[in-house]
Order: sequence, then structure tokens, then C-alpha cells
Amino acid sequence: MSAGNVTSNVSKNIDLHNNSGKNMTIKDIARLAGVSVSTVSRVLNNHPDVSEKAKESVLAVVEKYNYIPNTSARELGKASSDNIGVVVRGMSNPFYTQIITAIGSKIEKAGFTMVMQQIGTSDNEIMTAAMMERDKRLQGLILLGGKLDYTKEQMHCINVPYVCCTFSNEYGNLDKADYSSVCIDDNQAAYDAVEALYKQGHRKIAVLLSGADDGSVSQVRYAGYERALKDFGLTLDKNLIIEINSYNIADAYEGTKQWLKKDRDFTAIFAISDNMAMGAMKALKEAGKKVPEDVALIAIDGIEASEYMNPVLSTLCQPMEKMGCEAVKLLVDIIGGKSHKHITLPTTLREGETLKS
Amino acid sequence: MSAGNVTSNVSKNIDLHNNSGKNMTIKDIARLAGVSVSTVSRVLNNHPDVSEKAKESVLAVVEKYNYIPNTSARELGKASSDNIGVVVRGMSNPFYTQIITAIGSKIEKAGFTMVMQQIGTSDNEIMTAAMMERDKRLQGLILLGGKLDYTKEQMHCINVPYVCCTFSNEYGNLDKADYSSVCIDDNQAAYDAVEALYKQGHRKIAVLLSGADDGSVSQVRYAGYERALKDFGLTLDKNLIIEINSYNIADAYEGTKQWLKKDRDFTAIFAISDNMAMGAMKALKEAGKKVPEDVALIAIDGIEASEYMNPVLSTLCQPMEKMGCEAVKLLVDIIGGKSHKHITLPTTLREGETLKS
DNA sequence: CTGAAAGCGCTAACAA
DNA sequence: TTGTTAGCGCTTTCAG
Repeated sequence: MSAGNVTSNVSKNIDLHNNSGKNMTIKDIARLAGVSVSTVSRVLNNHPDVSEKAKESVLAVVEKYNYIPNTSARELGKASSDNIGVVVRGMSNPFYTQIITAIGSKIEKAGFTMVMQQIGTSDNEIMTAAMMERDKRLQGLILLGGKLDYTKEQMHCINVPYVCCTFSNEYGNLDKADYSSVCIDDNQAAYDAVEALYKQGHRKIAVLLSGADDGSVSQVRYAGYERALKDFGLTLDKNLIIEINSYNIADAYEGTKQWLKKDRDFTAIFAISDNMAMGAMKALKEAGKKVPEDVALIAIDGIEASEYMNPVLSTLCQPMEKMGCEAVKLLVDIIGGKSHKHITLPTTLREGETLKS
Repeated sequence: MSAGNVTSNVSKNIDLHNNSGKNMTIKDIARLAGVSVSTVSRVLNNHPDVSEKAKESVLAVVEKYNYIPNTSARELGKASSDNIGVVVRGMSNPFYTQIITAIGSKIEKAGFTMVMQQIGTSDNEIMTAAMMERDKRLQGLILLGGKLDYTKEQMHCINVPYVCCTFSNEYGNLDKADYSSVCIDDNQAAYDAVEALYKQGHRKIAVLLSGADDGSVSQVRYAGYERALKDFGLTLDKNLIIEINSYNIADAYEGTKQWLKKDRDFTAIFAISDNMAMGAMKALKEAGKKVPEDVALIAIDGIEASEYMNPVLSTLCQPMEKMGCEAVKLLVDIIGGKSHKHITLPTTLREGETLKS
């Protein structure tokens, strides 16, 4: 039997069994619409050279059978794409939400398509990025919240330009000319935080951090803390370091709670992140310490939640939206042929209510 | 020239240009390892029938050239998969984080692979799910935080079994036998919340919600609020409804703030979600209302953040981990041939500090 | 144990 | 404007 003749039969037949089993392919649509697969492909991709008639009949069949093309096959068949990959470290980290929104709309505006992948804190973002690059034929990559110690060897599997957003490569050996970055000066932000406390008269300033030398942003901010102490003529007291080996609010709470039991002599805490400060606040409250009357508190980040704490957290805010926009702009420029760049954005102090009593 | 003979030349050649351009394919690896593509495929997929020798040489080349297979092609080539799709509505909704973790490990344990996709609040989860089904050749789907009004027509494009997690189909027309669900009894939870307030002596109970008839969980919980009022002989007062048309903390704050200006007569607020309660608390604080002395507050959800508020939020906690596990169990059973089921899980009251004064 | 070859579903020349 | 056809990179029979 010739394909053409049985079309209506097939049509009826399939109609009855519509969606009853496996998914339709572009071939099915072509057959049912009485055109070739390339024509179907053309209308699906909005190519200009298609007759109204063909377009209509294809669309009708697509509609009727609820056809949805297979993206894998699509991506495979295409020689290139306009995809920009975004890999985000830390599922549901509130800090990234605003940045992602900014990145998304900016990518759209630039005429690219964003394909984002969120990964767990312990997953490997480089591998994820490398896979995305291949699967999605990326033109470029934005890494959100990665590590500070990438090595050239590690990044070898990435062959498209990438920009690090919210972090840089202080502890790695990457060549500045091989990647871009947008971030705040974390060391300086920590310095500013300590300075704010110092100006309020505090001399015994504890620090709540993840690790003092864990190669993460915690280490950079801790370095800023140290530098500030030195500048202000304060001596570093190991007893005033609260190290919790994570960025969790629960761990910050527990860690601070345990530390408070040691009854150290202090009047203020600098937490390296808003989230951790929130954990600390609860511990302080339970220990009967009033914030800011008994203990002043300041952090870095400026996430939305910390604005809803009672008292409102004093913190150095990162310019999240701006960061996202700059990251995209940078990447698009690089894709367009310009060279890599490194941007440092300023933070702004949110006064809040945990600083001054 | 025969391929075999030039291998070492090619190897050297490519070595020099390693990663200098496009990505390697399985063919390149095969050539460099001196085996066929099928052998490479076998070692990459841990098939048993490969000689140690072949395995080693392939792995060596893979290692050396940092080869990463193309997932799209892989998925395409495979006739089936052991993938279970999870589509999550609402990026970085803290409420889902714990559930996702539970789902992930449970899927792993069941011998399946989780492939997750997060979408924005305004995106279409059905379409996302349908595309995943095709691209990833899913065996089943878990929908996290979807809408309550799916229709049969909409779900037509999904041909694998799916389970709705944290919500059900109260406002749609789905056949109970065609899908599964795991959720709490939202109506009852709202009822319980109001009852808790009532038992504390409150008679003028305001409700903070997204919409009273928006077809979302807000509506269900509002219905529970109404039912409770009726049961307790309280009259519904439209003036005590704070409607904000979103689930945002910022909108809840702003909405409550505006509402408070009207100076309504009330002694308690039932917020339909923890997040919204957090916004309300700030508004109350700024209006000089003490919680719980002046105004009692209770919500539903039990997210981590609300435990760190000051005062700690009183709320009806959803059994997040349990929900995730049950969802997977259900789905795996269905994939295994069993029929669809609908599970309702109980909530537990977190006393907190905003209920009793 | 290994290789050749036929797809998977789609895109993109190339002809017609 | 259309259809034919050769890939995209991988998996998987089926022989050997």
C-alpha cells in the first residue's frame, strides 16, 4: 500500500488510539499532515519558506495530536545553538534567586536562550557544565556560586567561554585571560563589616564562619576580618572564632549555641553570611543575649529573608541584580569576540537593627 | 591510509590540539583506543562483556582526553530508560527543598535515576513534564507544587504515570484512577489552625491568603477557615480577609501593612503559609502590635526559616520527608503495574511562640 | 569478546 | 516552496 492512500485510514486509526501509547515523532506528523518531515521541521522552527497551506495542515495535526518535539534529538541534529548555560550551585539558595531572574531576562534580551541547571552543594559543577556544553551545544556558560580554587586542568573539559558569577578564582591557578568574573570584594566587605562594628565601639568581635581555610568564600571573608582586626589594632583571639563547616542555618544555630556555652568575652559577632547570622540570632536569643543591646551582629549578603528577621539584620548587601546583568553582558561580549574581564562590584550597607543599640 | 596505521600520528596530533576546539565523540575515543565504538559504548556503560585490556585502553583514552559523552545522543539512542522525572514549581521555594532531598534518595534506592527540572512560578509544568517525558524517556513523573485544576485535556500530552506531590486535583476533572497524589488535608489543616486559635480564646480571627477562589491551595485552606468559623459559631467577616494575590513574603508584608491601617477589630491571624506569616509578622511589629500578646499568629507548612523567626512561628507542619518518600513509593509501584492511589498525610502542630501569650 | 550497521528523532544542505 | 537524504553522537541487535 502506498503511504498516501492509507493516510485517512491511518489517521482514524491513530485518532482512536490517540496518545494511548508512545509519543509521536515528526514522521507521524508528516504522514498525517501529508507533507515531508522537513516541511514539518520548517513550520516547527518558523522558517519562512513554507506555504500557508502546508503550515496550516501541519499545525492542525500538531495541535490535534498534542505533538511535542524531542529536544534531545533537536539539539543533536542542530549544528549549533544560541544556548547559554547557567549552572547554579546550591538548590534553592535564596541568595541566587534574584540573580537568576536578572540573568534570565538579560539572556533573553540578548537573543540567546537560557538553559539552567541547579545542582546540590556536593555536586560537581564543572562536570555538569561540561555535560551541558556538549548536550546543549552551548555558546557560553555562567557559573553561579562555584568554588574559588578551580585549576586549569579541571577547566580543560570546558571549551566555551564562561564567567564566574559571585565568585572568582583566588585559590586556583586559572589564567585571568581565560575566564571572566563578576563579584564583590569579599575581603573588603568583611573588612567593612568589622569596621562598622568597630565604629560602634566594639573591640571584642567574634566571627561566625564556615571554615577559616576551606578554600571557599568563607576563607576570603575571614581574611578580611583578620585584616581589619590588624588595622584597628585588635588582636586575633582564636576563642572568638565560631567555625561550623557549612553554610546551614541550622548548623550556625547549633554551632553558636555550643560556642556560647563557653562563655567567651565578646560584644559583637560578624557572620560571614546572612543565613548564618539568622542561626546565630536564634542561639543568642535562647541564651538570653539581646541583640543589639548585649551583642551586635552584622553579616554579608543581603538576602530577602534577613530583612524579615526581628530585629532586622544589619548587613552588607551584594548587588544581586547588577551582578546577574553584568555576568550576561560580559559573556555575550566574549561570545562576540571581546576578551575576558573581571568586574568587582561595590556592596551597600543595610543599616538594619542589629548594629546600633 | 588505513585508520589503524596512523593511530599514533593522529594521537600525537590530537594531543597537541587537545581540547582546542570542539568536543570529542565516541568515534574519536574508539579510534584512539584502537577499538570499535560499540566497545567504547560498552565500557562506558559498564557492560560485562568486555576484556580487561579493551576496558583499560578505552578508559585511558577517556581519561586522557577528558571525554564526556553527549547525554542527548545517549538518551536518543536508548530505547528506554530508568529515569523518573521531577518537575518542581517555584524556584528555590524552601518548602520543597526537603521534599526533593527525600525524593532524590528514594528514587536512587529504588534503582531509578532522578532527573529534575525547576520552573518559574508562571511556567507551564505540564509542558515541561511532557517535554521531559520525550527527551528523557521517562518511566514516570512526580509533580511538585503544581496546580489543583488540571483537566483531562491538559494531561493528555503526558503518557507516563505521574503523582502529584503536595497537592491534588480538587478543582480539576481528572479521574482518580488516572493519577496518584500525596498531600495533607489542606482544608483540615486550616481548620486545625483556626481551632487552635479558637481554643486560645480568639473570636476575631483574620486570614491572610493569596486568593479566596484562585484555584490554588489558598482557596482550599480558605475553605477550611470558613468551615471552622461556621463550626465554632463565628461569623465570617469580609473585613478580616487579607488577600494579596501571591505567596511572596514581600507582598504579605505590604498587604498586611495596608490592611492594618484600616484598623480592623481582630485578635489573631491565620496565615495560609509560613512564608506569608513571616511577612505579616514584620508588618505587625512595625505597627506596634506585639505577637502573641496583642495578636496571635498561626500558619501552615513548617519550613525551616519560620523556626528561626523571633518569636518562633506556630504552625502546622507538613511531613515533608514522608511526602517525598511516599510519592516515590507510589510511583514505583505504579510503574511496577499497581494502580493509582491517593494518600493523605497528617500534619503536626509546632507550638512555637506566636500562639499562646 | 568484538565489530558492523541499523536506528533514535530531528535538522539542514541539496536537488527538484 | 517542497522532498530526499545524510548526518548529529550514541546504543544495541546481530553476526562473527
